[in-house]
Amino acid sequence: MARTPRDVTDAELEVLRALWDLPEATIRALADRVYPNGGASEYATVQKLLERLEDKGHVAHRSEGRQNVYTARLGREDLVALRLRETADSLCGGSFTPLLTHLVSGARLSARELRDLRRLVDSLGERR
Amino acid sequence: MARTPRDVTDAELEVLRALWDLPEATIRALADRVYPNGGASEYATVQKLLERLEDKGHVAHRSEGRQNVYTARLGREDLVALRLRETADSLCGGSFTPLLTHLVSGARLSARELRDLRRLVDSLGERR
DNA sequence: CGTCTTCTCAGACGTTACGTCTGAGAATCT
DNA sequence: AGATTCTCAGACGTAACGTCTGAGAAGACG
Repeated sequence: MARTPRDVTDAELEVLRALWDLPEATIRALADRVYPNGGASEYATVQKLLERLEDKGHVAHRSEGRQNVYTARLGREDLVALRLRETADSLCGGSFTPLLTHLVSGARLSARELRDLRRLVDSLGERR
Repeated sequence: MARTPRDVTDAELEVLRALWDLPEATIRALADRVYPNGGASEYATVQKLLERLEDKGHVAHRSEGRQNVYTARLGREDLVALRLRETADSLCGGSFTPLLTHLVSGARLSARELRDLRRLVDSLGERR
C-alpha cells in the first residue's frame, strides 16, 4: 500500500485561506495574517508552505520588484470539487449520486436551502 | 499547526472495504482477501490495521471460540457522511449547501440521475 | 559609504503517521 | 508431542509535515 500524500495539508490550507481573502499577497502579508506577531521563523514557514503549494500547482507567484506576489490557482470551489471527487472515487466508484442523495436526504436543510436547491434542479432540468 | 491524523488511511480503507463485503469476517478471511496469497507478515499487517480501526471506533470484534470475528461499525455511507462533513467544515463553514450546489451544477448528471434527484427533492419538500 | 533591514533560496531537523514486520505465548489439530 | 494457527505487544523504516536556520542579494537611510 503506497501512502498518498494529502492534496492540501492543514497548515497549507491555512495559507490558502489567507490567499483566498487576499487575492494578491506577498509572503509577509500572508505570514502576518496566518501568524499574527510571528517572527522570522514563522515567515519562513509560510514561505515553505507556499513553495509546497506551488509544487502541487495550487498557487503561483510572480516576482514584483524585489519581492514575490502569490496568487491562488486553486479556489475554494476547486478544492471542494477535488475533495468531492476524491470521496466519490474512493467510496462510490466514482459516481456522485450517492453523495447527492446522502446530502439531500441526510443533511437537514432549511426551508430556504431546500427551495434554492429545488430551483437549481428545476433550472437544470429545463435546460435540456 | 497540529497535524490531524486521517480518519481512515489508504490501507485501513482496503481492510474496511473487505469488511463491507464480508460483514462478519475473521482476520484470516480479510487477509486472504486484501493480500491474496500473502504470508504471515501480511496477516499481521491486517491485524494491526484492524487494531487501529478499532481504536478509532470504526470496527468491533468479538472473540468466537479461539479466534476473533470482526464487524464494521462504520458503513460505507457513514464514511461518505464523515468525509462530506469534513470538507463542509473545513471549506464551507460547516454548511452543506455549497457542496450541493457544486454537485448539482458542476457534476454532469445523466438525465436519469437528474430525474431521480428531482424526485428526491420533491418528496422532501412535500413532507413539511 | 557602511550598516541595517528585508527579501529569497536552499536545506536541515524533529515528530508523527503509516505501512510493514517480528517474536513470544496460548490454543487447537493430528 | 509436534506442527499449526491464532492473539497480543511492540519494533522498524520511510515519508509527510510543520518548523526553523543560515547564506546571500537588494534596498533603505544615517
